[in-house]
Amino acid sequence: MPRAERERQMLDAAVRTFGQRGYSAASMDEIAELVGVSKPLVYLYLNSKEELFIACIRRESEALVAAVTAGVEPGAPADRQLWTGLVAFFAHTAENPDGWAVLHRLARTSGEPFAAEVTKMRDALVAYVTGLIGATAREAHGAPDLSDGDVAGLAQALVGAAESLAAWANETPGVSAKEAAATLMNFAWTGLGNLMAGERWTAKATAFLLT
Amino acid sequence: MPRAERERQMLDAAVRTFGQRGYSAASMDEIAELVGVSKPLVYLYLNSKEELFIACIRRESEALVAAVTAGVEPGAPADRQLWTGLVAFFAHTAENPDGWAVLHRLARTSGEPFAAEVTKMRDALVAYVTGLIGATAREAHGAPDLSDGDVAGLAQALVGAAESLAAWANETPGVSAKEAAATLMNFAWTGLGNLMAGERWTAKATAFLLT
Amino acid sequence: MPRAERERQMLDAAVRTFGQRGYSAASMDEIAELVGVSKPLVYLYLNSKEELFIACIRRESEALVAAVTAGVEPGAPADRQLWTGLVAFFAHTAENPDGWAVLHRLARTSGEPFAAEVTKMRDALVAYVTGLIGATAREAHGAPDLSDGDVAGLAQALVGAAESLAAWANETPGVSAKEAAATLMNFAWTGLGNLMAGERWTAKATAFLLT
Amino acid sequence: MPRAERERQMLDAAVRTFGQRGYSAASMDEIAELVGVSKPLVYLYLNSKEELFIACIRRESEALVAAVTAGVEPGAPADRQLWTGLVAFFAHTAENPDGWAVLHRLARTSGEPFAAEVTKMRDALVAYVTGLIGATAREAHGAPDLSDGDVAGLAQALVGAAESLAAWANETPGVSAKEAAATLMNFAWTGLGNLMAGERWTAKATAFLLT
DNA sequence: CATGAATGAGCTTTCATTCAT
DNA sequence: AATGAATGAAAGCTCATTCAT
Repeated sequence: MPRAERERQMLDAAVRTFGQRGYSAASMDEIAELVGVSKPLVYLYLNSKEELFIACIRRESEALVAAVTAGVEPGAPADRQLWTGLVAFFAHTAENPDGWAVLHRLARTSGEPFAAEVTKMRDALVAYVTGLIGATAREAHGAPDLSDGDVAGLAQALVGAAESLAAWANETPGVSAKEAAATLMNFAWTGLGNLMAGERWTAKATAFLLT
Repeated sequence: MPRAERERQMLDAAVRTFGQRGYSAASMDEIAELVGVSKPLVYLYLNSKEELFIACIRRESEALVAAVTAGVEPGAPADRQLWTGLVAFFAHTAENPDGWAVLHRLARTSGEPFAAEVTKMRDALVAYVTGLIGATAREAHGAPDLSDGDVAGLAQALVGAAESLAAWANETPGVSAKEAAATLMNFAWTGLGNLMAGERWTAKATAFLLT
Repeated sequence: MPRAERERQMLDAAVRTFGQRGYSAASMDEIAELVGVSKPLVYLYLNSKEELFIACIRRESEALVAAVTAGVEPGAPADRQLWTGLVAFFAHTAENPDGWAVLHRLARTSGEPFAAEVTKMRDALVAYVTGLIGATAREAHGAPDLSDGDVAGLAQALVGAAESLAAWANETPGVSAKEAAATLMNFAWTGLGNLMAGERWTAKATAFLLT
Repeated sequence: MPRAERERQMLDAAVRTFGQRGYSAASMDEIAELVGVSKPLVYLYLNSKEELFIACIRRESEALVAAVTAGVEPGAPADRQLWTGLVAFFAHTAENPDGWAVLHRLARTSGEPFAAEVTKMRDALVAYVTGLIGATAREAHGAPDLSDGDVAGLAQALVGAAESLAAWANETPGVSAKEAAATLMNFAWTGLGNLMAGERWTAKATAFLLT
């Protein structure tokens, strides 16, 4: 069997094992057995547990970014881009729960080298969303005075919320990718829209609700 | 040194070690050394790594619920209760990052017995928030037709967003508890408010933004 | 509670625990807990696991010898003395299975110091039986030419058989002390009697059985 | 070194160590050191202390049964088969004192799973002896009315006596296999023969000896 | 008469990793 | 392209034993 194919199998097994057991609790034995090869071969190709895990992070990062990228329509309005991107994101994380676990749960909590690796991808997503929100804001009627920092913060929060929702959707049976995306848009975008329309919540801002 | 005090020290050390290393990677040796006692004493008092971890979860759960409970003003309007509760929540998680890591990151990913333990506390918080949102909705002018399921879903999403934001705030330097709470209110409540006013986002709902 | 009484309780618990778990597998913790006292008290009274075990051996040895001694009728014919002694022996071992386990199974297999201790008692029993068999032989009609060595060997074998039968009787439900003793007499004494009458088994000695 | 050979070495060392120290007191460290390998290799091949011990029991059981089986002459008269079988039995137990200790002393006293394992072999031996005694009885002149239960009991007792004698022979220097077998035949067979001839010992049955 | 607090040493077991082939 | 054989290091856990009170 050619090396590239074997490596793919190894990464598949590793993502599955890491995703289900966690980094420390996963064992090289189990991964090798899952592939059906001997441990030395895994070491020959991937060198160490650490490098194997990093390879997993990289592959899953690229796969996720590719899925989201493939999901957006280049020329569409910004909010439609966001919507389709979110659907693609939730669809991908739902189809690859172990890969998502590697990126979201494990990479950020298993030591610095791994966290750094996944932060790259996250930053790329945040930058992309920042661009979308900024564009929307600029295009908007009566564009509100959102600073660049505000926009960046919104993007961070939106990505954070999406990540959280992805984990939640994976844990909650019966939640489709579209529903997760709709929830986020329902929940966040209307708020975003109002924010962008210049509204801010204060202790009194919702008083009308209680009249 | 009396047993109760020692146990407290052990839980402190355990929360810190688990929070920073993860469940599997944390070693009983390290915890014992952090306390300044021998390992057998830790086993004498807490029985096993598993039970020690569960004791951590329980203590941190109770501390978090107590902090939030102490933060809300009983007689205040629902949205004010939510606001003060959120501030208390973010303040507590910011002051106890390792405790929060134990509850949020570790307990849910280190096997069933732990997940079950932390789910109890989460359910209590969700129920509490469900009550608040329901009350707000009922009191609201022109109360929208939110079903009980809608309210429960909103509460789930709000708690999930708060959890995600707490993790984000802990990772992001310079974000105070008040800012985190304000972000969530800005971000979610306005959306909530609109939802409760009967608005839903659709592909066309934000079209005006782009005019 | 007076010391003597406490020590008795400790030996009771120790015999039970050693008998059921074996010397190595028995733990001082379990023994102390069984008595309902703290471990230091056990050490204060019995000094160490080794000394505790030796104390068990001594007590059970004495109890066994006392039981057998109390069972024999001093003036009776030798074979009757043997019979009643055996009944007493089997009755005692059946009533004290853990004590018997300590003497028979454990003391001889848990290191030299213990084996030496139990050998004393065994030797006393063998000597007693040697005397009985020798007396019987001397008294016998047409006394056979049994050497002292022969007699000693027979006594060894008889004691060994009794010990083995005791273990077997303890493992086999529904075997009373009398039945065990009768089995041994049926099985051994007739052979002994014939031996003492000068008969020896050879390949041809039982040929008549096969005619 | 090939695995099969290593496993054999490990079982050799384990039988020796278990036989001399007992199950609990034996340490995997000592066994590994005796083989001249590291502990993990022992675990790789034999999985656990428990499985290692069971493997010892199985191997020694099979070896013992094989030795006895190889010792008997198929076509010979029943009592001659018994005689040669006993000689083989005592020769084997004398040459493998540790193996015999594993089967006789340890396996039956170190917990259920082990006892069950050795009981299988014992039952096979008892069944074999039952067959021999039954055959002898049936062939005998003026065959006595021994019930099947009687025969089974005699076989049990004979095997028990042989086991006890084997332990005794191993402890007593200068006792050859033939002498041990002769002792048992002297001691038991004459009794058996008489039993089968319908005689039973009673308090008066040996009175003539004392005249 | 009795114990709560504490530990050094050892146990079984697992794991990431390598070497010779 | 692949593996059988092997290990140093460390983990979770237990135990006999002691000291201060």
